[in-house]
Amino acid sequence: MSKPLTIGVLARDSGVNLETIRFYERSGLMPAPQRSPAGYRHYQEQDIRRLRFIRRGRELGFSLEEIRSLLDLAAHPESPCASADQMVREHLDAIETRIRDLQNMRAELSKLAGCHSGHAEHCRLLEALDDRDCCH
Amino acid sequence: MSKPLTIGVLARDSGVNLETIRFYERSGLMPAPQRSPAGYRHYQEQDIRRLRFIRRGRELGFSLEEIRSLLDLAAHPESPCASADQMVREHLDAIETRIRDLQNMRAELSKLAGCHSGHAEHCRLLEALDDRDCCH
DNA sequence: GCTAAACCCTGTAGTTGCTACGGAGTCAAC
DNA sequence: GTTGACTCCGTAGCAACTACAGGGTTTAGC
Repeated sequence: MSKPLTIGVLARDSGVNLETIRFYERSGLMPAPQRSPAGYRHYQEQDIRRLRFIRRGRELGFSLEEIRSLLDLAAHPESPCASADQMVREHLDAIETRIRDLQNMRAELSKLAGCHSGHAEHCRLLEALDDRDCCH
Repeated sequence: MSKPLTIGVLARDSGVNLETIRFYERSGLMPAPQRSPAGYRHYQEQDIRRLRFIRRGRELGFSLEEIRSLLDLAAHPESPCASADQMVREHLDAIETRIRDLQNMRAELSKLAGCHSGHAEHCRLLEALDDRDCCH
């Protein structure tokens, strides 16, 4: 009998924090696993796969709600994949917007870096925050 | 006697949500203003300036804690501005890291967009989430 | 003078995605 | 038999808001 796949092992194998796994279970993203007589969670191989699926989705920036939908889709091979594709596109749009926002921030901040006025009185950053009407 | 500067007016003038202003007061970022006999908040000109300072700081991506420090700095014109400058630099670093992360995400997602397999069974996105060891 | 709309008050709870804690039970090794 | 590593549960915390509920106040129109 091989060692049971306890939550600690699953955490190490999947690269997901142990408390996060319990959180996913509470959120309904991970199914409630079998329990040992003492109440310890015992997982199956497919749970590792599911958890990795979730982790990869997170790495790609999907929300837990989106991942929930993707898991549903993946569970039904005959379902149309148009909605997955649409999620990817919407996500790409959101990421591009976010990148542009951050690039604008970076441009603004670059102007303000390297202030050597010595005193806050003439600090470029503080003046920028104090005086201007708008940042962009 | 000009109209009192109530929270609603301040919200419109500063572009900050009314509930957010109250939240800033609770957090100690905005001072508790004077009250009318009925308990209504009455603000001064300097409160608009302070609130705009906060808003601009947020637009530049500073946390409320950082803004708190910047406000402290701005309140003491004789204090050295080195720490403001350091905050700007650290912030720039964080933004650049974030941009790179998002660009990586975008590259990964682009590969997965435009899936026309029709069914989830062969959807590129779902396969990517299911099969691969790592996303980058 | 009355009423309805628009404003304001407080306090609390919800959001997202975790993470951390306390206080307890369990299991394996020495 | 006792240490140490592991697990359990429930709750609370983080950031930065946002959204109620359930009241009081002010103002504009009739």
